[in-house]
Amino acid sequence: MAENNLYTFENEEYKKTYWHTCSHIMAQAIKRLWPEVKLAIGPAIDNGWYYDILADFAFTPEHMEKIEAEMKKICKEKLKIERFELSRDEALELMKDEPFKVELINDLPEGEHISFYKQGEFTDLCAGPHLDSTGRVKGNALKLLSCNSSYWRGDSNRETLQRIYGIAFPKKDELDEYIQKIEEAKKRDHRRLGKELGLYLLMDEGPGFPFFLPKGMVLKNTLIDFWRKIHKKYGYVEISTPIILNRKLWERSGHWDHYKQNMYTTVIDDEDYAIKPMNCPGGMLVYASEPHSYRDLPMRVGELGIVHRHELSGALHGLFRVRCFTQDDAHIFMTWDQMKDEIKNVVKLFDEVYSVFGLTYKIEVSTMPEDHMGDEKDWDFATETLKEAVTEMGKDYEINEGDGAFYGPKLDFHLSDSLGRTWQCGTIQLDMQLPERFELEYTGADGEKHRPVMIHRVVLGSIERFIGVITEHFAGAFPTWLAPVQVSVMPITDRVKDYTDEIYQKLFDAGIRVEKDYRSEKIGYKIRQAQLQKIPYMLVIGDKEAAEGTISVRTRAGGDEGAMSLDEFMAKIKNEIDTYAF
RNA sequence: GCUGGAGUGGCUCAGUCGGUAGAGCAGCUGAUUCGUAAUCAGCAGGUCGUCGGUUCAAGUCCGAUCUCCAGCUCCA
Repeated sequence: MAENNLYTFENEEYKKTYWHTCSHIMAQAIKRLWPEVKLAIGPAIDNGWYYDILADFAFTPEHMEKIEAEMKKICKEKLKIERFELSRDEALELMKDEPFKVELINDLPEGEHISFYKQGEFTDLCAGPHLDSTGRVKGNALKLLSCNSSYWRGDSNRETLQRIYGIAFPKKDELDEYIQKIEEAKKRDHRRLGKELGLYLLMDEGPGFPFFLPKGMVLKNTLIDFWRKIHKKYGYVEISTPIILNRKLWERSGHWDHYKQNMYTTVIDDEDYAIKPMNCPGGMLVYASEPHSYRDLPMRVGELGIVHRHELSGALHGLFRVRCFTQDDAHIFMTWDQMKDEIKNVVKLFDEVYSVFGLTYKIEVSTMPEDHMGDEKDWDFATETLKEAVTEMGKDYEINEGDGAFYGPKLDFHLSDSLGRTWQCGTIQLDMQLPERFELEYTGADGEKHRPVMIHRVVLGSIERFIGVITEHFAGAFPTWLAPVQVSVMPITDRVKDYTDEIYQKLFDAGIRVEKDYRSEKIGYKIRQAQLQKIPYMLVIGDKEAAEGTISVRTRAGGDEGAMSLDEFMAKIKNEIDTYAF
């Protein structure tokens, strides 16, 4: 790496240092304006920085403007930034008016260096590093983005703080470009596109319970078709289990103890029932309903199960976070020996599915949580097996310490939304508990009964969330095989109505999702409507086409592609659609 | 659930200091038959999220509540 690259944002470390310095400048500005507020922490993050602040007033856009102006002043003052270290007692004395800093200092392990950074009249407890002067930050290329809330130390029982987010670049152009990009991304928001394209709805009458409109339903069903085909290919069978099941079952599965606060319950004939938040207990009952041989394993049982979970109202978010969704679930029963190969088989299926959509993902390995069941040795073995399977497939992963399910460790597959927020879609969870609780068995080659181990896994995660993700990913312009309407035929004049009818009928009979636009409007208007609906193909039909027995093809991306015969067009579009029909 | 912000015709939004609602698009009707991103005219559509309060008078002020948005927490 060339040396002159050290001080550009291409250098990740420099970028973080720059933003971290910005967070101190922001804190300094805030302290100048309102000396009474208390500072918590202010790190650099993936896109900028934030600072958490305790104040007895709410920061408004006007406050933010003032802070920004003061920050620009501090940049111009070119204050020298200096590091120094203190003993614990000295540090506590220096920070005695900042309760959060005092708590942080007290929590530092014995013997740790307690370092501070000083710029002008402002000093902050900080491990660093920082730039050497506030003059290094370009004042006119920084912006405060938003002010929200957070909890001190992420703990909902502690103080609620205000978190101010900011972003900065070495050049003003780059800041403008960044803000432009955020605006563009907002146009891809699936909540907006879902409404514009007539796909799905959320209404006050059912917060978190999505409605699917006819076009959204085509999308959903097409996705499910695809799902069924690929699972058949990978050796899965499909079942369906009830949505409401007796409380005793949930007690047996452990959900009643571990998950009750999220479950919807009801009473039927004086007995407690719960609406399923997960499909597994039903799957266990199916497995246990007949004897199994080792020859049948691994046994891969899929279920498109509708689950209900009472999520916190503030967590709801379009189709990404709902209270009712369809899990593309499957339970795989296997021997311990088969575990690693089976995990690989699942990852392979995931790869094939995600690549069809051109989606990339990030894998996380979630390890044993505090609230868990089972033997730690089994946890270790299962966790290692997950890691090995991923590594052997040549993939990277991050560790998410203590975030596993109560019954076993898991691999989580995170996909990104239009604003770069990531959403967990796929997950592969090992479970050593349920087979035990439901006393599942298979007969081994030795004629003895053995306990199988199992995997819970979803690829799409929730069909609803996945539809949200791909809506944003494709910005509503779904590939032809998925598009709710694939072709719109539009006559230029009423004279060619009969010919257009003929074209429409042939496409319809061939199973193409075709729509006709016979409104008394100019062709430009019809095209505009079809473009806004992101219909892949528009067939323009006028006197010329009717006379020559052709059609004029227009694509949403490429514009006018000229005239061709209907047969030629059908061959082309069918080929495009059949790519995913194996 | 917590903190802050917002709810006005199907959609996007305007509505000043409190004086009982306005536009564009969509819809409907009519005219127009016009070759690759918006033809013209007319009509219709809202007890301003809901409930309560202050006031001679509330979309506008106050309170409660519901929903949404951003974030935190939690999660597929």
